[in-house]
Amino acid sequence: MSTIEEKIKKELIQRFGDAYKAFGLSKLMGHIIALLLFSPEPLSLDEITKQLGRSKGPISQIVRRLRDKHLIRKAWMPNDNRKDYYEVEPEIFEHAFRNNLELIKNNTRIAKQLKEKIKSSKSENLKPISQRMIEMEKFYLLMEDYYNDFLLSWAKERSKLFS
Amino acid sequence: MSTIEEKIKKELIQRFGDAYKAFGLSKLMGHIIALLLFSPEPLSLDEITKQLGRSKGPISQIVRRLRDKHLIRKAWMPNDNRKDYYEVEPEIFEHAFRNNLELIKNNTRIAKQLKEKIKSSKSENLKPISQRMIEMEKFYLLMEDYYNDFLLSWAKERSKLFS
DNA sequence: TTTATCGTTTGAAATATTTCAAACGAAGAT
DNA sequence: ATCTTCGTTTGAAATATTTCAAACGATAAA
Repeated sequence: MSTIEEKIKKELIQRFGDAYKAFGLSKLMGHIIALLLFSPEPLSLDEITKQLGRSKGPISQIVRRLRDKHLIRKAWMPNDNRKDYYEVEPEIFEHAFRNNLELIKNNTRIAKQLKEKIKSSKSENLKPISQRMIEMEKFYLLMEDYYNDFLLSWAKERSKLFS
Repeated sequence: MSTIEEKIKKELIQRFGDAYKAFGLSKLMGHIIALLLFSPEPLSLDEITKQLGRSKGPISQIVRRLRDKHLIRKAWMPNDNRKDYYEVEPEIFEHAFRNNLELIKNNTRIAKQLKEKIKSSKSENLKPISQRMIEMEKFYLLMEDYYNDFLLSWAKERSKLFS
């Protein structure tokens, strides 16, 4: 690999690590995603391990979590029946977005549940916070709408991109 | 405070702590926000300290960060010139959302910058990742649009709510 | 069947983060 | 002017998280 390519790879790994951390995820997650994005071919656990200079333990665990989040998937490799090979999901950004949507839905849930509990408590003192919970629920419900609209819109945009 | 009110306060604090952590922020941040949301009156640092059972150090630091993020603000208290009193920003949810928008913008920036670097490297090997960066930039640019539309829409919805 | 290699699990070590207690400077109260 | 009390800062202690190395079970290769 040329020096310039090497440099770009390093920067990609670095920036994705920071970005993932900023979203409250493991930095190593970002590193693995970046590495797989960069690689034209799927990579085995050993290759990821070697390229990132980490040991097998954490790589194995984080790869599982990335799979659970639908950000990467196993790739079938005809030449090698032993190792598992991984690649990024084709719709990785959409999946990342959907994971975020789950957090939003959780906020909606919190607001709704607290709102109900306050209501059934019939306490006058809780009037202000009740008002806040109503506002919060409305906010995140509207947000869910926009998230869903975005997904529809992106599906169109993306299909244009790949035609 | 009645038992039921106490219980609701505790639950609010608990859930907000978890939610903040899920977004990659400090759990204590969520606790303070919940406490201030719950309280009809602004609270002093000492009161926050006492109610959350923590010492002054971390409370002071986190309160500063919350202020930087525009999630809380100082409230003027005519009876007490000594202490600082805090309350949640009236538009706290919108501000939290804007903080998130900054993360999105950062993702757009990453994609754009890497895209440019790959382009100027003129490397054929980097074609696939270049394609990915183009897709990524489009994705997050579209997302920015939706975020901005949402803000406009929420402004309307909120003004309806408070009329 | 035996051997070798894979991915996972696990307990310990290293690291990062959170929390506290004490010290400090600033500013209102006396 | 002196005394309190406030919020902040800071270094150490406690806690949480990340990371590693070794052991293990499973499965392909010999």
